[in-house]
Amino acid sequence: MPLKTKRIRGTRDITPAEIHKWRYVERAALETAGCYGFGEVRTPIIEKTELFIKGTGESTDIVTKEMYSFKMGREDISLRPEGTPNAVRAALENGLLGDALPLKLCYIQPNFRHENPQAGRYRQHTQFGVECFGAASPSADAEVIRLARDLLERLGIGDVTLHINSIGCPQCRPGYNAALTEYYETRSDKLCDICRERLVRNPLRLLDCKNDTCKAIAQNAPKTIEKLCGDCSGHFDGLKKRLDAVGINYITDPLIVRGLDYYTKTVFEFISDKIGSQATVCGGGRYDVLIEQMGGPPTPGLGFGMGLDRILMVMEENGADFPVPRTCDIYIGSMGEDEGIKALALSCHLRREGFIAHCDTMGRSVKAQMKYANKIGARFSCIIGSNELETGKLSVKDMQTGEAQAVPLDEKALAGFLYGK
RNA sequence: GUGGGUGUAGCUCAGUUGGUUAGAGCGCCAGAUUGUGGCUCUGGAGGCCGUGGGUUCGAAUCUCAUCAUCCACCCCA
Repeated sequence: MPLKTKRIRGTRDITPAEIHKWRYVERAALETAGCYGFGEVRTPIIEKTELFIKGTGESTDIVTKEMYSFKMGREDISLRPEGTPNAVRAALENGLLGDALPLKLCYIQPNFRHENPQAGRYRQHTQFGVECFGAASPSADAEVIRLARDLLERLGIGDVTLHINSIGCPQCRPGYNAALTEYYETRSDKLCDICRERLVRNPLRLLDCKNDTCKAIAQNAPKTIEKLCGDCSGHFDGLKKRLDAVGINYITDPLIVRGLDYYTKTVFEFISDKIGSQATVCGGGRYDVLIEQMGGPPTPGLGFGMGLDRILMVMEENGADFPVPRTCDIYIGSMGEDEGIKALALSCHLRREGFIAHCDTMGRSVKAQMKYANKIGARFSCIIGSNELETGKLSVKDMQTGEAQAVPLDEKALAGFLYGK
């Protein structure tokens, strides 16, 4: 039957048949982050729009054309398009930076961006993110990257590639921008239309244009790492040394720049070759001026976002076997009204003991009940009929082997039987 | 926002140069088994052929529009 109201473009339902995959990944993420000392925060999905204008950056695509924004009374409100501004706001608002540093926060949450959906890109996507506030040392960068890698390996997708780069800081960025702009201005006649606009608006983005001629020009453009100040290049060298020390392979990729305004120094992406053109499975970097910019004390920070939708896609592609949770410990079938009531009471008792019990609520034939028990993957089954009520004995069948065993028709006896298995 | 592909049963898909009552497999329900699943066999339910216009004696089929979806650009996770 055709349904009038359908789900919104770019959103998805996760059905019971798939939910265990999400639970598995989410649990792995939180546990891995926990090992590194990251504590989970939960922040609202709605925030004041200005939070993202200030935090994410008013020139970013995310803020200028992808936010779900609306007005309630006098307030301008937006659905969260990404996690970092929320985390910073929550840390400041709850005085978390007043405690011992570094402050390590993590979260799993939906983000919303009004983009055109395609493979690996949704308007509501779920992101696992971590944020580390207060640590300026490249050791923190290495730790955060190692954390991401640990999780990816734990999930069986260690075959993704790490790309790293440094995009400098407010001290060295102007010099680099000037060099870059100069390089491109002499070649502007060969650039694509979009790039000619970038040249004025955001020269850094020129570097990852996908247009072939622009790509070729980008190859020889001045690299951010060639123009870093002493502090930044020292940081980048320190990071590489530490990545080696913690056993992480990486590609230094001068072309990764990232589209958020707040990044400084380290930026990185984990890229998969298995899921189409939206290949970045995890992206992040350092943002040493963001917290101060948002009204906090001068505090360095860094973090990453990991798109769980894409993670799941890569895992499926790799044929990952997700642990399947048990669905039914025992099916208690019945025939007749009194017998059905007995089956119901027994089932409810076993559930309170923590077992997964099913009984017939459809009034179906014994055969149909058994079929159902088989279908839902019941480990054991039994049928209560007039015989069983009279004799007080149940025949409990192991659905795997087909063997039956006599068990007293009694809640304690049945629970004891199941405990013994 | 821009391009291209695809819309037929719950799912995966057939459907001839336009021609009567639109099919298959899987799944679901029932029966063959009067009280026991898996295998097999039989039967059944389930379709505004995405939606709206147009061409035609006649449209799932041709055409236009629209919506949805997929892929790509862009951007990002």
